[in-house]
Amino acid sequence: MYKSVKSFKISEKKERLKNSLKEKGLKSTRQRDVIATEFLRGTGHITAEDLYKKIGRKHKGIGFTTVYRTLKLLTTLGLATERVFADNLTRYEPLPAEDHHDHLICINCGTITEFENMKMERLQEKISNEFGFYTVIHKMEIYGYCKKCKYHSTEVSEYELNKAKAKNKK
Amino acid sequence: MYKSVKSFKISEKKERLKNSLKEKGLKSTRQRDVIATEFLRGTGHITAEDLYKKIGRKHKGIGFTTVYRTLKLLTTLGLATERVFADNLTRYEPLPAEDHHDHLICINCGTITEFENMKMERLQEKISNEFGFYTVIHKMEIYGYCKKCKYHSTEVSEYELNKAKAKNKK
DNA sequence: AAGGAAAATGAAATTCATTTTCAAAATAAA
DNA sequence: TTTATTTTGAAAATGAATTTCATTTTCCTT
Repeated sequence: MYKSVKSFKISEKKERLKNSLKEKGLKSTRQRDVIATEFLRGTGHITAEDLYKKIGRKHKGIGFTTVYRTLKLLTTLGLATERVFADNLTRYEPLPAEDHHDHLICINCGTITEFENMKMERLQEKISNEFGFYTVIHKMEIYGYCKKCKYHSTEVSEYELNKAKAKNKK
Repeated sequence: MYKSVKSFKISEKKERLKNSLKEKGLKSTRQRDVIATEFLRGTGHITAEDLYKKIGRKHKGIGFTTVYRTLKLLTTLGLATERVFADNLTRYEPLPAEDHHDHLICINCGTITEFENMKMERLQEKISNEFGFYTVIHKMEIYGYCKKCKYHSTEVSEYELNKAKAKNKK
């Protein structure tokens, strides 16, 4: 039985977390371990709320606040990054990613697809330079209908619900 | 004395607003007129809060709620569009714009510069197609330091303050 | 192991931009 | 004018994000 690449990466990242905690005089706890594990196992683009719910099903007694704070902690330590799409919810994605990437977001089913394109990167840099700009980061999101939803966008997706919700109380 | 192109456009848009209101059985009011005029005169990318303050200096007794609702109304009628950048504030921009454009945002002084690039548009569409995606809209933002701020980023900008504020209570 | 200082936890409270409510005022049609 | 409908705006509500604080846990030092 071979260890998968992914689980290798997870344990590597968890090791990194442990070291960073020690280095900063912070403590390793059961909660942090559970939260980091669940988070790193996922495909990313998850909200603190959803991660909290996901964890709640398996491990009792881990509060929302702790999930939230752990995701913030991981972000501080460079193991995660925050992203906000059009529904205005803060989502977290494990880092480091293989590479810089942008997102295709289906406005029907909410699926978030990553893509990377060097031509795009270069073009962005070129434009930035033309304006005498020094680029720190950029954000590129394409919203539309994914392959599956293109021809049958009947159901109301979770993404649309979130967006509607966000719209209703923002 | 010639009428400037811009003021011509403003009065044209105000005419359009008036017609849309009548068409929908809504009413023309002093407040709507003042708010629309101030908004259309501006360079865009303004928050409801800031437009409210700007108006407050000249015209007494127009409430924040009315400014907010008028911007929403203009958005509904296709005369404005909402944009949310990294500071998480909702900004409004007059529509229709000359063309689709993206944004360069200075993370020091907060200046928002628009740019348009056809190569970028085509590349985005190409990428979208590769994934079988049907594009509805896209969003491209480059964050960094503008020409002016590149070499002397000493002061704390309003943009940074907003972002810090946003971070502190979001 | 035991003690103790520091950090973590989590329920509850707070924050704040945004959005809604509702009573009073304004508009426009008859 | 009269009246029905819409608008206004102060105040209240909303809700995701964040902080507070009393209690619990970690982990370093004896």
